[in-house]
Amino acid sequence: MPTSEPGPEPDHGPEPAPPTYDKYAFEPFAVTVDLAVFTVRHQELLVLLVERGEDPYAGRWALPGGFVQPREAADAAARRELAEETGLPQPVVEGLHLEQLRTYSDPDRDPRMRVVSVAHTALVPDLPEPVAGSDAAGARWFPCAPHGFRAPEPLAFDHDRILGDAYERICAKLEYTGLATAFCPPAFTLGELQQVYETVWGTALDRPNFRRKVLAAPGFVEPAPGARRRTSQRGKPAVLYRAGGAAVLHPPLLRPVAAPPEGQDI
Amino acid sequence: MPTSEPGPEPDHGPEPAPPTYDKYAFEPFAVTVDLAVFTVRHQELLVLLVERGEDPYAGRWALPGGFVQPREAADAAARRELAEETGLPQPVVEGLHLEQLRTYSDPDRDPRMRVVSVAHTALVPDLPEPVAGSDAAGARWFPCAPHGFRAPEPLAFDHDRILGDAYERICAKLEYTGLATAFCPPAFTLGELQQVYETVWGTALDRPNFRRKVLAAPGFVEPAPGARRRTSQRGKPAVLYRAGGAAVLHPPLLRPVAAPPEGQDI
DNA sequence: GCAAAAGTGTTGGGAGTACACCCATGG
DNA sequence: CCATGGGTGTACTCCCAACACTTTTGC
Repeated sequence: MPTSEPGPEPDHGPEPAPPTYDKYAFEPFAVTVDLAVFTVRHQELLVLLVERGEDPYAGRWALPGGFVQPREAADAAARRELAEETGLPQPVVEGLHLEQLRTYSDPDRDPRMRVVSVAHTALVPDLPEPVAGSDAAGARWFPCAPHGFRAPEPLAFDHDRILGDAYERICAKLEYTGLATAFCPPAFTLGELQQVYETVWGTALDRPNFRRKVLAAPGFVEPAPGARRRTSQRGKPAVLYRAGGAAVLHPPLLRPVAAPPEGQDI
Repeated sequence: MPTSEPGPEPDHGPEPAPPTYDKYAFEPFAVTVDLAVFTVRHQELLVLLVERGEDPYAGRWALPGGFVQPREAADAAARRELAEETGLPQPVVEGLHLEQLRTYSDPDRDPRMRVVSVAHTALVPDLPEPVAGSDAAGARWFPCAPHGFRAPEPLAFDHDRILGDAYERICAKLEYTGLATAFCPPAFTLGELQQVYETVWGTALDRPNFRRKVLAAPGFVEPAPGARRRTSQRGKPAVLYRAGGAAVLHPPLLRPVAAPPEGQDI
């Protein structure tokens, strides 16, 4: 019961805390954001990485990210960093899908000092490759699925783990949210939407059934004004849709079962 | 492209950063953990709150929590705080279900200084009320569901929001994980398990179907050694089970649909 | 015997899958 | 007229919600 915390009690202080606290009395924490930015292009799921020019892990690739500023919330910092590192105009970035993943707080995750990082995932439609040229030495999209992650080396810091968690999360979220529309342009065809699912999950889906399920989920997509559009050179032009307002899908679009579930009996 | 971050680049530094960084050059961040600890007792979902004795929000109730120490990961800090505030012995706490919820980083969430809090949820079986007496002025279980949250005042800081997020999360996680067993003692009956679901969700479930679904999900529960046990005074004693090893349920136990889904068309 | 809780059986409707089939367009 | 992608229809299967029924205990 004697709390081993020294000093200030900024958030919770049931015990008789010292009447004054010194913010600078302790080893400071730094707080950063890291971003796993995904896009889908040419039937591949890509993730944005930047090449480090600085000492720890110099020359290695890493997730983009940076410091949370003194009067900035983590999600605002993530949005700002995303704008800076992709070169996208601010208004575009404001509308993008951005979501907190989780926080990584291992004391030794950065060799220089104590850095707690709030990781986020961002989903963007196929961008006109403006990526490099921000303040990163190098910046590139790397294939991530369905043919496996293909980056030159292990990533800096614990970013391999963060990227793995992020990929797992978006795979799962495609099932029960309308997230997939974030990979598509403002108006898209159901064929394009299906390609997003097939690319991220790495599985083929039955087109008629996919179509029915998407249209059966209220608020997932709604008809978009404008003429039909052709996806490839051939074939019938498809009707355009835009993202609906629903956050969660009822009923969900479940992934086809590939391997038998991991029951540990036999 | 000119990064507006001043100074050190501990995690990501593509630009020509200063060759040395001063950890103390900036307004320091504090990192805390907050805990939403739930239990089920007498057909009620309860949440553990502590009464603040200190100045900001003095006298108000708050989620337990505290500082992350300089060489401690966030989940370790959460486990330590949980042990301290509940008075549970360390070995018991080590086995408890604890999970990161999300991180709250609004710059003004604490009036004194910049505090970033990594919130966690913890699920415990019905404890022998050892709660108060740790380092909290007051500590109590408050009803949270199914009859609504009934605490004396609004909670301190942004803890109302954290608690709401935590409740939503555990409701959802009961569907597709074996989480509900964390509310039960080591050996439990299927009737007790069903009561957990009914209490958290606030809905009645069909007993025969519940039983079948639980037993059909591989690794959810497995027979426990020991004699049958009586849940109440009357009725047939029930077979005992213990938690299986499965993390996710195949197939999931879906909540019965109460309200029509939130489609925004008509 | 009766009430209460555990456990088993049965059945009808609905959802999802796997197809076959037609439509529109470019070459 | 054929290849290609969009869109519709249909039948079969399996799951599952609903409810009846049996079993085991305390009083």
